[in-house]
Amino acid sequence: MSSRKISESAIRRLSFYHRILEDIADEGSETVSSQDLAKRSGTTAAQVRKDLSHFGSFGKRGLGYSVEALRERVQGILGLDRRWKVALVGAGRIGAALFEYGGFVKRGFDFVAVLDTDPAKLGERWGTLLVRRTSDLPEIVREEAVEMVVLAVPAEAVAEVMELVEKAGVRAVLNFAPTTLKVPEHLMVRDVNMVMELEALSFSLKQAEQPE
Amino acid sequence: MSSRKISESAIRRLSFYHRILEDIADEGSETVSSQDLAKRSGTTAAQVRKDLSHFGSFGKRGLGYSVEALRERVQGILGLDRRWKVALVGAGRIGAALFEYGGFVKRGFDFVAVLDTDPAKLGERWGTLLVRRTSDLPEIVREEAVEMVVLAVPAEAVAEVMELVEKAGVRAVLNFAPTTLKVPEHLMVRDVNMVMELEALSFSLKQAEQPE
DNA sequence: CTAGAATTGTGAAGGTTTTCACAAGCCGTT
DNA sequence: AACGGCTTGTGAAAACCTTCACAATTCTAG
Repeated sequence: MSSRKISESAIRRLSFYHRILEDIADEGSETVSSQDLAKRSGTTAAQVRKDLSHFGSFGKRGLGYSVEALRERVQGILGLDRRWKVALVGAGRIGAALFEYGGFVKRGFDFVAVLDTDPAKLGERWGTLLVRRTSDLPEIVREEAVEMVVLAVPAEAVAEVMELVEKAGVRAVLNFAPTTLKVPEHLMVRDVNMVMELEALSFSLKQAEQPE
Repeated sequence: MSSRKISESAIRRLSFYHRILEDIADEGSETVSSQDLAKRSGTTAAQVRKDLSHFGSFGKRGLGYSVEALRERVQGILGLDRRWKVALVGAGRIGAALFEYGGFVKRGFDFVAVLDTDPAKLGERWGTLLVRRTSDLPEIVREEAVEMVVLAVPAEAVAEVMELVEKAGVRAVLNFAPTTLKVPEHLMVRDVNMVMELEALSFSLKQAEQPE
């Protein structure tokens, strides 16, 4: 068992294990070995055991792990044993796709507000929510106990929204804008940059073509 | 200058530098130092220089880098000095959002086909394209010289599409489905997993709450 | 032409993450 | 109760990545 120093990649893998454990549970297995988990997640058995060992000792030697017990443990580690309240800022195409994509709700993330600056969009009904003014973010965060913000606005609007986010005291942001901005210390920002992923593929294809 | 062993994170940073260099060019500067690039990309000057040094020696001591020359070099390194032909598989919400999002086209990625399995969608007009059958992927890849596939289908459809991708001989896939599958050696797959990002935020928030 | 300020490119040091390898533990069988 | 097969948890080693630190180079000013 160890202290606070879990790497980025380890968290990613834990999230992956969590998903796999759900699949395995659905398939009806009661136990799983680090080997099995490794095969399904494309890593090694030693890696799986090391990742888990940072949080405790959940397996039985000779036997493996109880699928259900491990799933619960990992869920707890990731903070997914509760629901999170999320505000969506940006009611454009990407915002709409995210909102209607069921995946977030299924994993415990509920949209409790949708915000935009476009006056034409204000008051639009999205599911049970009405689109509200981005500038009202601080109040909305207070009223709805918002804990995370999903940012789906154009790059040029990001700076402005980030100020509101800070004023509102939100600590976690998932940013979909391809922006360059650097953020305050205490704010946790993660960027989803789809273009960057394509660029990485481009790089790899190019490398493969010209092996020299 | 060095051989083939560029890390994931280095590629990410190169992509970031590329974007920043465009910004700097727009601002009219002629030269830039590793220090400047570092500040804007949230890394260190030494890191910037080390990243670039894997591909050659592009700067002038005492002076820095020529913005335009460096931008072109990085563009070339990333394989972005050309356009790429991309097929979109999955004409649902996420597919639509990706298709209409201008960011890809702006960076050199052109959608040359849209595919879906839903008969109701076949023949729909998307921009200048008609939605075609997913099962025709191999022909379409040949006809349109497709080089990358963007996968925006439900998790349960992924395996099937991946088989077609392999049959078609496409080597690069950007996958938006939250799926577990591991892929053949020669196929380059990158996953964009938005839920995983939220889960990482959840983990960090939880850690922050219970510092012990 | 020299001195000084700036900045690169890069070996070496330092740090972090992954892999290895094995003792310790569990279970079923005889 | 002892054996053999299997699997965990974990130090130690290896691999990988980042930071440091400095010689080498360029430019400007005097």
